[in-house]
Amino acid sequence: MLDATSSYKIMDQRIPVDDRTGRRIVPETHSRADRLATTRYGNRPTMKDVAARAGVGLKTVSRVVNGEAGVTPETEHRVREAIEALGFRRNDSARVLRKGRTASIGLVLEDLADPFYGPLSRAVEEVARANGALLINGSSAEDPEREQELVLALCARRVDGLVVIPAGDDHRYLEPELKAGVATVFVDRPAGRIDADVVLSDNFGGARDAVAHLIAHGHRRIGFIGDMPRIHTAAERLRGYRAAMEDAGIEVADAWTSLGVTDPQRVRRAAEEMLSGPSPVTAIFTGNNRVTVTVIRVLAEHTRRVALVGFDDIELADLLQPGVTVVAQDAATLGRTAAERLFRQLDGTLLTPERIELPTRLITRGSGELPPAD
Amino acid sequence: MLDATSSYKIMDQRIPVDDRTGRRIVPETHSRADRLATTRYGNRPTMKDVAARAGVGLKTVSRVVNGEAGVTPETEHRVREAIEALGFRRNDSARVLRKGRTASIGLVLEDLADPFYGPLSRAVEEVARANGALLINGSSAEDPEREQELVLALCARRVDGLVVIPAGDDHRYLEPELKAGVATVFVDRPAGRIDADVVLSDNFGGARDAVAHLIAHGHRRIGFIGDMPRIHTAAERLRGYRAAMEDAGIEVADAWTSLGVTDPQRVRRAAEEMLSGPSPVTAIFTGNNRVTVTVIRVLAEHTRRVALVGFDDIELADLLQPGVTVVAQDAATLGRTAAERLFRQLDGTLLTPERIELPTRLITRGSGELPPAD
DNA sequence: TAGAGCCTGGACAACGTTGTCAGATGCGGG
DNA sequence: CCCGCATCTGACAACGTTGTCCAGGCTCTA
Repeated sequence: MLDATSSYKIMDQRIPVDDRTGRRIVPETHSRADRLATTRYGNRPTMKDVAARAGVGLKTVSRVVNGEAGVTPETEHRVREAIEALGFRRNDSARVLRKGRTASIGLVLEDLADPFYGPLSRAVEEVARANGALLINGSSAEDPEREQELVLALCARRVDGLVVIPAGDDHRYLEPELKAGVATVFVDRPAGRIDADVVLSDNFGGARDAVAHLIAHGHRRIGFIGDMPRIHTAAERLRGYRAAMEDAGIEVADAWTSLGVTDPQRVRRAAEEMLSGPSPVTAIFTGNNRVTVTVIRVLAEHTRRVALVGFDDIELADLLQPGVTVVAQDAATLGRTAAERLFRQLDGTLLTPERIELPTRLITRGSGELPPAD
Repeated sequence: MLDATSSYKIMDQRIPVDDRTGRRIVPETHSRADRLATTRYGNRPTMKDVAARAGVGLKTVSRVVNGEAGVTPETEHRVREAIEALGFRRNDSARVLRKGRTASIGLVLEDLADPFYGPLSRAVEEVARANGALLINGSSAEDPEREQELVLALCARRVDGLVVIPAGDDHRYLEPELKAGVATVFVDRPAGRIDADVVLSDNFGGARDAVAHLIAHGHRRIGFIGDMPRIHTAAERLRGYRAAMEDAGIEVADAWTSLGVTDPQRVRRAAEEMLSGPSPVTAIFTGNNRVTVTVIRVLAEHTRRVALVGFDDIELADLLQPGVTVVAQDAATLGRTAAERLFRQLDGTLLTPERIELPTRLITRGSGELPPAD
């Protein structure tokens, strides 16, 4: 019975959609209630069903499905018909169990919605796709515990590899996984207490260049608003800021640096404070794209011209008045490099963990070239 | 031997990190060559190994791992020690095979890097997380074949559900999957030739409002630059544009609409054409965020003031001169609603496919309120 | 002290696939 | 006509987990 009603072709689209007469054979839709009533989860057709219907052995179906040699065209045809008729789809879970590889990689980042991670994710996805793998991804929300939880869940799924933008600084929990052969690459920030591939931007150099740029334009009282120094990138950028100041022989006043603020409200207040008081800053260096955006808003409300250089590029930065000078990192290259290394690990081509540092680029657009408004 | 060197605690972090004496027991790092030499993929410890080491039966280990009742505290302790010592991690592939549910859902969208999809993905992820599921996602790059390929790959992994932003317009290939109980929700664009849940923005209404807004400010020659009408959202927005024009009794000149252009180069040319010639437009309605950004660039180069309303909000739109008036859709709500419906389908709470349309919001910031520069 | 009942633990099958290996079939040549 | 060989096919075990079911030991009560 089921055979009779489900014998239409599905997978190859050769359905003769005759709007006048075809209806009985090919119902356009099924109500969900129908579906649930007729099929409980798990009674999908299996290779066994296909084999029975085609009148062949189990292994023959497997051969057809996997394009292995040794099947007569005629037999293959019968099998394919059965597959189409039943709507069979290979169960990759079972396949994985048998074969050992899942053809999927995990990507753990901080926040899927952050524009910085969009291009990075896509780059990782593209490389994965080129290598026939799917991408499973999740956000840690900057929480080390959640990062670990996520990573271990991915390992339980037996992803072949992991691209991790770490939130925590101790990754020894990954030791058993690394030993078991899970390829792993850390991106954007280094791994903690573990020897693994790392792909980073030159946060220190980029920050130092940015601040040096401001100094070259005559600024001496330069503020820095950045994330918690617990985060490696934030710490490096802070270090770059300090290095540039020290190189110029400028002593940094406490009031000029604000660390760990991250929500717009507090960034706003931090900026306001730097801009007021007895010796207000004449320029601000912002530690990431979110901070930059907020500070742009604050500065827009001020009449006094304050110079600004931001870490990370932001869209439309060139159209603002003045254009926003930034230190841009190449998120796509970061992701692509990491993913490529991952697959080279899986190839066995890559044996020694390395630390790769990608250069940043100072893009001058106006805001960083404003003279001090003393 | 192996036992002796690997008996440190891993999973519960209770490692006595004694920097002076602890080193011999807990090696900080292993070279990857070591790992590959000693362990080929697949020889991870299994429950059987854990059982053998703890001197208990297989099922007892399973009970401990899954927190089932019926295990003496003392036995449980022995099992946990064995788990930690071996670095055992349950293989979810095997689990899935047995249980039938994978606790993962698939998200197919157009482009992970598009800022519109960032908040949407995150919303889906959050709901998934709240329901204990992982998110597998991929980009279709607006290619129907690739969409299908991706969706079917996800089905082969036996995801419990799918959130799809469709690229194609025929989804009958999903029939067997729906019958098999794969929960499915389409977002942003409707499903084709199949009866399924759909969550959309009110593209028609939003576009009509946008254009009516321009008309209310005195414009009559209004241009529209949008995506291929093959894409549902683009078609709806075009329809909204035309409806508003018709309501105002304005006949739309051919030269005013440009469809299917998508790369910056061609959008730029299309905009230039509208702005020149005998009867240039005095306002432009742009059909999506990418087009809007390009058109902003073009307009910035022109001296004549041209009004602009864009579909989709863009970051920093308020800081440009003038601020960019947009029709904003709520990507996060779109994603959240879809994901929530998905899990309600899985619950069995939800039986009838529905089409949900979310309102859009006109945000006036200046560019849409410019008078015609006739 | 015996019996009933409960609690813990373990043997075994099953999930759907793939690898191994041996059996069946057909063909051509001696 | 039969044998050998090549080609095609299928039975079976295994992957690592969980559900079922039963055995054995314990406690408690009569």
